[in-house]
Amino acid sequence: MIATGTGEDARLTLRTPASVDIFTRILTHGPIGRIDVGRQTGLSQAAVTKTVAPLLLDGIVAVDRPLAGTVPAGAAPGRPVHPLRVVPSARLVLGVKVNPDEVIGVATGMTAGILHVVRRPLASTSPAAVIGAVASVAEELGLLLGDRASRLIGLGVAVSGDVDTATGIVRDSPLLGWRGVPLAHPLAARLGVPVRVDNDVRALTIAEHWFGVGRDSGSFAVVTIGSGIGCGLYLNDDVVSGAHGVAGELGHLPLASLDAVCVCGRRGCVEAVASSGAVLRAVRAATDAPLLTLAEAAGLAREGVPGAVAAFDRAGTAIGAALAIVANLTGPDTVLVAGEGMQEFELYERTIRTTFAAHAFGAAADCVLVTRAHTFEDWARGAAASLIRAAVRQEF
Amino acid sequence: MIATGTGEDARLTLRTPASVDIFTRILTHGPIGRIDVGRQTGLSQAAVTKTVAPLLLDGIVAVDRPLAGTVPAGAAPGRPVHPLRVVPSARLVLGVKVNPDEVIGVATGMTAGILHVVRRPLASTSPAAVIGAVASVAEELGLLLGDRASRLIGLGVAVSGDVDTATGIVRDSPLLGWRGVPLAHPLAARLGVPVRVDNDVRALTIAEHWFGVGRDSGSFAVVTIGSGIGCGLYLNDDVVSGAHGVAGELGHLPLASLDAVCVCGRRGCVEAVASSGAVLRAVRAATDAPLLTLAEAAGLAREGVPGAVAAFDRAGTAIGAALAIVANLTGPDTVLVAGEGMQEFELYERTIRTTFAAHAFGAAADCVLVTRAHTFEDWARGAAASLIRAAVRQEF
DNA sequence: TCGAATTATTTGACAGCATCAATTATTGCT
DNA sequence: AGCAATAATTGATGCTGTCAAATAATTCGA
Repeated sequence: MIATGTGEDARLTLRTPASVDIFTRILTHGPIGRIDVGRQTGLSQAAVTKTVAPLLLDGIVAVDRPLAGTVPAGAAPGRPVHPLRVVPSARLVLGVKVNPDEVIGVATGMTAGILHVVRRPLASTSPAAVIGAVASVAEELGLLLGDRASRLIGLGVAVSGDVDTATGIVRDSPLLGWRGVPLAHPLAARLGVPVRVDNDVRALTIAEHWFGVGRDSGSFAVVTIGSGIGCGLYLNDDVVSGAHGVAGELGHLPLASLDAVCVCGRRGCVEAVASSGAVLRAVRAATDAPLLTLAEAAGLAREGVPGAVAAFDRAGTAIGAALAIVANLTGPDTVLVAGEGMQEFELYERTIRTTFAAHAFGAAADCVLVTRAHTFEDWARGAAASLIRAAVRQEF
Repeated sequence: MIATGTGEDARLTLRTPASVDIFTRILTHGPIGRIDVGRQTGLSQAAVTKTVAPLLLDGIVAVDRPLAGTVPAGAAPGRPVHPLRVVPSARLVLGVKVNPDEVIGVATGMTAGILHVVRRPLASTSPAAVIGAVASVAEELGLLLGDRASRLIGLGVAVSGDVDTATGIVRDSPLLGWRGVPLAHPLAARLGVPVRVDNDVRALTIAEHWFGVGRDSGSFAVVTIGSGIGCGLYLNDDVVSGAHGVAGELGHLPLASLDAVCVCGRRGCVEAVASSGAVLRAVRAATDAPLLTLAEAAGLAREGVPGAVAAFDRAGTAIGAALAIVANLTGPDTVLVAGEGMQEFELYERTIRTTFAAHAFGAAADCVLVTRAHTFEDWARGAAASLIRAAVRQEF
């Protein structure tokens, strides 16, 4: 149990679809005036006023001081906007990312801003061990929150693989060696808060769409480059889950002229060339240097060591081709290329953009590529975002 | 002008989103009882009764004779279901597909069943010539319909390329050599009915999702194999249009170990190996036979001529890989592989399935592949389906 | 300093729509 | 014929979003 007290009044109540839309708009696009909320949701101003009233009472939405006079010259006359925004600390959320060797948890507010971080190494990936670690991380975060834990609305858990968010069961996770492991129920029973389990890339995509670069995009993709390579899609204003729980498998597509054999046993996979491990191996092989980290390999490439430069170029080419596939097939307006803990994007970026441009067809070439380094905590933040979205959409 | 009479009462009026859902359910899944409609739309039975009442009066929905007694043994007791269905002939629709050398038009009912077909060769692809040909085909179809033309709800036009359906402007169509050609307005002005212009593959995808194999799928893809190779996506119960008007570009992805140079100048494109033209060229080159048609090339392959067999196998491999990309990335439960006028699927099919299985990752392998031959008229039927969908969804 | 113009927000009457629960309809089985 | 079971209808009810008018808060000019 985390929330020893009531915890009941932490629930978000947004009865109608319209109020969900209104609240979502304020959450993701606030501070914002009521008229703009109405325009952007297709509802009347009156509906906004009436929906927001109880939320103001609850304290989850606040009105900023009208910014009169602050806009100095040539400002339009008239009553100034009373900007609405969601109060981040009005509700709290936990997000936990499960890695094979470690569990990382964060506590965040309503806008997925990180308040606390707790990490715990994992000796085994057995369901019992993982559930224990996740629960203990959550409980520690609960202690860190103190009194505020009564405002907790739930726990999001991000796991790699095929996850059924509706039942909270991990159907298949090759990375953890799991098949059909129920995760949400045992955790919810132990912690006493709603638990949502989601695929890690999907969760990250939700975070970026609601709180990151995808905020104004109705058609958005996230490509993650790390030890594996994945892809999350947000199309038609909804996250793509795949009929069988998985979508966005990008690392093992049969791509052009990639000769390296992948861990999956096939040739031509992007992961076999562009995953952090693959780049590291390629640089090691080409330079005979006893490298330990990717940062060291990047150092060699920056110095211009040919083998290292070639390895990064090959990776960039593969990534660029993969991005072109995503853009051509799904037509997003924005693609975020994110790598965990990577400061090495400048080494890839030119190659990525060149290859992408060479393979993007027609209007797909108009797609904006955004590259960004990620921290490990961002995955846990994604888990929190997935729970926030579920809570806002009244899915539990 | 097609509808010389009123034509006004041909409009579909479905005031609320709920009634749109109810009507759509009856249209795509009828004959169906009221209770099932309620269950499947998440609405109450009462809502179904009340929504359907005016539609019965209008005549666009009919009640089949209750099938009492027809279910002989062990049938559940109780009042029998009064199955609802949409009356196909209650409204009529025109669909026209624009090819570079020909315009094909069909007249259909509400369920996109083809009533008449009109073809007209095209001497030029200039906008004026195409608009003239489309209009004349539509007018001829109007004459074929006679009195019934007053029940016409509109004209759908399917064009290859980047189409803005909201404005009816063809933004970019390499095949026709068009850029920014307004198509809907001039046609609507001349014909006096609503006109909807859509991308051809997208239109076909709508037809298959509403009236074909995708009916029970919320996550569905269509891959078209013909002179070009395309892909349409229906995810999260909505057709994917792409932020810039195009999605589903599949023919020019950089795929593994395809050496042939494509018309687009790149290597590795599926189209360079698997389009009907590419197969034909490959068989010609390998056998020195003076082949004219793909059917003749298929004949050689069936006889076991090595070069011909190899060409079809290479095409099947490329198609299978392309399907795996679609399945891995978007996770549909069903993919329809459709080729225009092709009876040669048996030659590819084994290779397609083998390659697909080899590259489909995890749950994506559960995706059901359906292969089917297409006629040229099916494209025009797709155009009609796109208009039907727009009309039902009250988009004009 | 005042008032006109302008824009934002609130208010209350109103209408539409879906639900609920009770009623009616129609069958199979005994 | 009567009972059990399922389907469809009906009318009262309540909620919710819209509309149009009123109110609020500002800038600008006289």
